[in-house]
Amino acid sequence: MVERESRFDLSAILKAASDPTRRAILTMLAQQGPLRVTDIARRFEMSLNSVSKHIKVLENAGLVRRRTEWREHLIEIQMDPLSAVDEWFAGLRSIWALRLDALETALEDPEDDGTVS
Amino acid sequence: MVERESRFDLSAILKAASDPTRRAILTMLAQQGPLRVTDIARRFEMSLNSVSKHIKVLENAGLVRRRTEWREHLIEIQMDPLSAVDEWFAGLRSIWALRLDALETALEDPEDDGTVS
DNA sequence: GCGTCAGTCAACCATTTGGGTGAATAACAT
DNA sequence: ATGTTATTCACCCAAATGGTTGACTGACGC
Repeated sequence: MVERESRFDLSAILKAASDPTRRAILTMLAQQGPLRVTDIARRFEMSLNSVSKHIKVLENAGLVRRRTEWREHLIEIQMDPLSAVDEWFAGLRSIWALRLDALETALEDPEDDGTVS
Repeated sequence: MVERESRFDLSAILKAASDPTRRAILTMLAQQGPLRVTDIARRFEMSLNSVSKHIKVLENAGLVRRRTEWREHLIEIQMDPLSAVDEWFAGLRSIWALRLDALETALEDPEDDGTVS
C-alpha cells in the first residue's frame, strides 16, 4: 500500500462528472486529444464563457489539466481521478458483499443471528 | 449486447453520489443492510427531514429502494446503478486508449500525421 | 499603433440544492 | 379516544449552480 488515499476530492470529481455538458467535454478530449478552450466551445450551443466555467470545474476536480502555451490554453483530459471513484465503488461493493456473506453463514449456522455489529 | 443502455440516469446517479452525507448513507446501508429512515437519521447531526430528503435523492437515482412495510419505510441499497457509471468510465477509457494507439501507430508510420478525425 | 483573437474576470439572473421548521397523515400502544 | 412513533409535505432561507453579457488582459498580424 504505497501512500494511496485522498489525493483527489471524491465529491468534486463526482459532481464535476454529473453534468452532461462536462461529460461531453471529457468525451471530446478523450477522442480528440488536447484542445483549446475555443475549439471545445465551438461544439456547444453555449457561450464561450460558460464553457470556460465548465472547464474550470473539471480542472478543479483534476479531471482536466491546462497547459498554457502562450495565449492558447491546451486542455488535456486526466484519467487518474476516475480511479478514486472506482476505488470508492469497489469499497462499497466489498462491504456489501461481506454483509451478504455473513448473512449466508448465519443461515447455515442458526446459532448466529446475522447482525453485523 | 442484450438491450443494455440507459436504464439509469447517469447524471442523477453521479449527482446523488457526489454528496458526502449521501455517500455515508450508502455506506451505512451496505454494511448494515436495510434500515428505517429514522435509524439512518439518528447517525447524523441533521434533522430527520433533511435525511429524508437525501434518501429521496438517492431513491430517485435508483441507488436505494424503499420497501414500505406499513408505517415503516425500509431503505435498501441498490448496487445496480453503479454499473452505469462503471460503463461510462470504461467507455471513456477505451476511446482514450484508442486515440493513444492511433498516435503510436502514427509514430511508427510517419506517413500518417496522427490526426484522429 | 490598431484591430483581432484567446481567454478570464466580474456582475447579474433564474433555478437548484441543502438545510431548517411546523403541520399533516397514518398506524400502533394504551 | 389519546398519545406516541414514523414519515412525508409544504414552506422558508441562504448558498451554490449554470447560464448570460460586458469589460479587461495579452499576444499576434499588419
